[in-house]
Amino acid sequence: MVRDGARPGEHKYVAVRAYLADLVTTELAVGDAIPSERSLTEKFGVSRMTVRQAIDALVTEGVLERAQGRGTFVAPPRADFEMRLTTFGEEARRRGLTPGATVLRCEQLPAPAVVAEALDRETGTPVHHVVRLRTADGNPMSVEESWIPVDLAPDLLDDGVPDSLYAALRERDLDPTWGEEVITAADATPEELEALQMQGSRAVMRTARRTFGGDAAVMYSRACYRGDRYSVFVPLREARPTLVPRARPSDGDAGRPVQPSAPPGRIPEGSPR
Amino acid sequence: MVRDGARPGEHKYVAVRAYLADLVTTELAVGDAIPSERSLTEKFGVSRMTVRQAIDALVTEGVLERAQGRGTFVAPPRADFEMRLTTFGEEARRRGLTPGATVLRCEQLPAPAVVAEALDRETGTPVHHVVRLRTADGNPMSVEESWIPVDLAPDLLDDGVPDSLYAALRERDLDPTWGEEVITAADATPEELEALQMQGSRAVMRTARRTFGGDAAVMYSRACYRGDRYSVFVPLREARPTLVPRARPSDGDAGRPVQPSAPPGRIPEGSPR
DNA sequence: CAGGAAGAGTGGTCTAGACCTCATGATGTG
DNA sequence: CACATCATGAGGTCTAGACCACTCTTCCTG
Repeated sequence: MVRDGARPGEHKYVAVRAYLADLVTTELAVGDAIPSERSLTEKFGVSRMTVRQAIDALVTEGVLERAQGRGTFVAPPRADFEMRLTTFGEEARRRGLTPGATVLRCEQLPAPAVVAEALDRETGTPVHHVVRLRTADGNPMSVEESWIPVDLAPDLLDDGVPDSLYAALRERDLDPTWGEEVITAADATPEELEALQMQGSRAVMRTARRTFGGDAAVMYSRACYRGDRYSVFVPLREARPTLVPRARPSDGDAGRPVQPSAPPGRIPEGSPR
Repeated sequence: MVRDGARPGEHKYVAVRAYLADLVTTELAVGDAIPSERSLTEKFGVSRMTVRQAIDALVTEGVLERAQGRGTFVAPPRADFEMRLTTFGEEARRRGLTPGATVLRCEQLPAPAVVAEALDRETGTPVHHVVRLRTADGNPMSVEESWIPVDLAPDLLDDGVPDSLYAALRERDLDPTWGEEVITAADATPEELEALQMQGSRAVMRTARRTFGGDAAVMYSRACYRGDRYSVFVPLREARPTLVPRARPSDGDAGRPVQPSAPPGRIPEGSPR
């Protein structure tokens, strides 16, 4: 149970937020009303603005919905309106499958131009290189190739290839925080057909992903999935016009790191604006 | 130019927000600081909480960034952390290509089971059915098939197939607000190979999309893109744990429409949590 | 019994301050 | 000259109210 008062040093709205979050996960169901703002005001001995700040945060997260004149309610779980930086293993487990991996290659080499560019490094920078066959319940699902700059995690592969590269990065304070992925469809190469034990169909889905921790690219990876066994679900938000800042006055840089360019390869055609 | 005062009936924070939005698009560049909160307080003759409400909105939208002790700045354009509900035409134009469409079929028929399920209707419900070949700068890019319940827009195709089905829906107050899409890779059928004038490669990317306006499904569509000319860019957010409301106490419904189920077809493997 | 009015309760907006932490640059001081 | 200190000003949190708009229920009236 969450204590009603704020711990010393903890902001009051954080305490209210925590209380509401706990309420939502343990007591309330979708559609239920939370206590009114004024009653929370009394319960916590804070002003209404503070209560609203806590509720605002949860509304922004999509956990709660306000309805003027009626109250504030637990929002229905939205299909999750964002793609997430998940790994093959996490995805498989989430679907009740047992993930597996067979290491096909594991080496350290100078980064090829394409890889170096994706990692924002110089060509030839030493990188770890791992190629794995990924399976779900023992069935081959994809061939996955990853590159990670050696200087970020020199001992990454000292104890063999870790089950999860993301987890290994997190242990080294290189938490993956965001990424970008390009998806294409293509014919499998003979090697891929062989590795994935594909019969009949030849189409595969290829992905190229850049993973970032903070402002730096920490990993570049490509995967090749069986077209007949893999699909991607993408929730789509309304295409609202976005506010675009004025162009740079003359030239000069922006004074901060600039948006990384699109991943190498063909110009993306689908999606964002 | 935006007036400094609020128009009668307009909320004050809306006026401040509009002023800042205008400032960002016409005067400031990425990294520039906006006026301090206290100076905006004087400029608009409002309290600081009101100014903060306006700034909060823009921060939530990703337009501005706060930095305690330093100021509030124009945020770098985020790679756009969401896929958007865009159409082939909008996407093509955004990339400087000229979109085109050839209508291959246009008819009204009873909804097949799969289509009906995707639209949350009974099998056999009358639907408009349109099949179009989509081109960019004259080059065939995809074959697109759409189904729309007739009762939502009886006169949709009376004047021929509109250039944009989404625009036609908007005109009828059926604004598409969100959607969900499943992407797969597959071998093209002989008909598709022919229509798309594909040579050499046979792989295509298939998409199945449900488009929703409000709570109702307004359109189901499938597309088949040339694998060698089309790719999808997907920005990925960190996989944070999400707040999950308590399960329904006993049974009964949630008192509001429930999250629509996943689109028909194979179980999605990639993406959201 | 039907319809409308009133009241209570909810979130929405807003004020005019307060004190806090943090970043930065100017000012001294060793 | 290098470093510590301090003043300034930025955003962060918080108060104790106020009035408005909206929804719903209850109760009164025709």
